[in-house]
Amino acid sequence: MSASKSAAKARNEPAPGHVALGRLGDFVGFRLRRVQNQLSRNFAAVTAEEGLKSGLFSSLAIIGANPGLSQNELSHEVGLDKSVTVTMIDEMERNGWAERRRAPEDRRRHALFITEAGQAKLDRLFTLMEETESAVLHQLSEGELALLSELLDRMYDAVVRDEG
Amino acid sequence: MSASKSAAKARNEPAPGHVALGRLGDFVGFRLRRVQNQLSRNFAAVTAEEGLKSGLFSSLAIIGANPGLSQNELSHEVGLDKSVTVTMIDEMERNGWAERRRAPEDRRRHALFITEAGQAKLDRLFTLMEETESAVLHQLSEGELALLSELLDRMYDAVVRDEG
DNA sequence: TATTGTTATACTCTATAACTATA
DNA sequence: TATAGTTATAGAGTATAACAATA
Repeated sequence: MSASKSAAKARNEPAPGHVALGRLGDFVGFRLRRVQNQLSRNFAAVTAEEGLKSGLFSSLAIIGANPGLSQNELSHEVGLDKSVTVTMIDEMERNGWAERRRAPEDRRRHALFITEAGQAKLDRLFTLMEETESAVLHQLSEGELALLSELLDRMYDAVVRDEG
Repeated sequence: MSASKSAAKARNEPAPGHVALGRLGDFVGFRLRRVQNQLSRNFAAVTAEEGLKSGLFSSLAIIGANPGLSQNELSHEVGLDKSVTVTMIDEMERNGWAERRRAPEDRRRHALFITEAGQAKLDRLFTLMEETESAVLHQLSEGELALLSELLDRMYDAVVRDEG
């Protein structure tokens, strides 16, 4: 051990790269956050290369899985304000990935649809996302991954129900 | 069923779970994100009531667990830019929760320490966080919680190692 | 009168770059 | 020359409020 490290230890300073978590380590929210922060940064890097802003990917995926969805429904599902959704759909239409169609049964609503180009884009993004996640998921067995998903779903149901 | 949910139903909003996820549901990153988003909103609501900005809580906890930590080390640990850390420490000092002390062995560095008032604040915050998490954690057995933490740690180690 | 979508706006969070003082 | 911290600033991301069209 070096002299400076000994000095640091004597002062009760943390060794570089070995920062203590203390009670913070008892919280699952903390663990969740740091994993998710790193993952979302990797995701953001990938999606930025593909020329789209964060959040657009999951919105496009939701539209693709729910043709005719309204902007309000999309906003609620992805957890964004409706004004943010407007900007995002604008960008999708500009790129030709999705389109608004005035709903005949309620002309206030815009029914959202993914285009062929949007579906192709989405397929490519899904592949990129799989590659991005694979580094992390290789740490987990298939059973562990399934269990993890189940636990996260149970937690999500609880936390969503909690806020109404 | 809560009153707000009934109101949502009356307004013809989609019931939770009515919107299909499609391939998005195959990604653990998506599940991670939606749980974490909800949790962090609940956390933010609690911490706002306590008069502190998001991110300050975990930074104060890290300082408390690592007396003498430098601002650079803290920045790296919580994943924020050093300029953001400056603003946060400013706020902590303004509230008397932490203090900077010029490090004698390297006068460029500021060694960070939590104050007595800061520790009292932190203890109160930990209690509030436990209450906030409890609604979610009641869904999980003790064994499941331990397993979840272990899986998340393995994922975090992998994703951190991945980026260097 | 209420709701969907739109626009304008402001506020928060974060990143970048230039600067200082120390090494 | 390099590093720790500071400052100023700009860019995302998000939320709020007022508005038009429709119910």
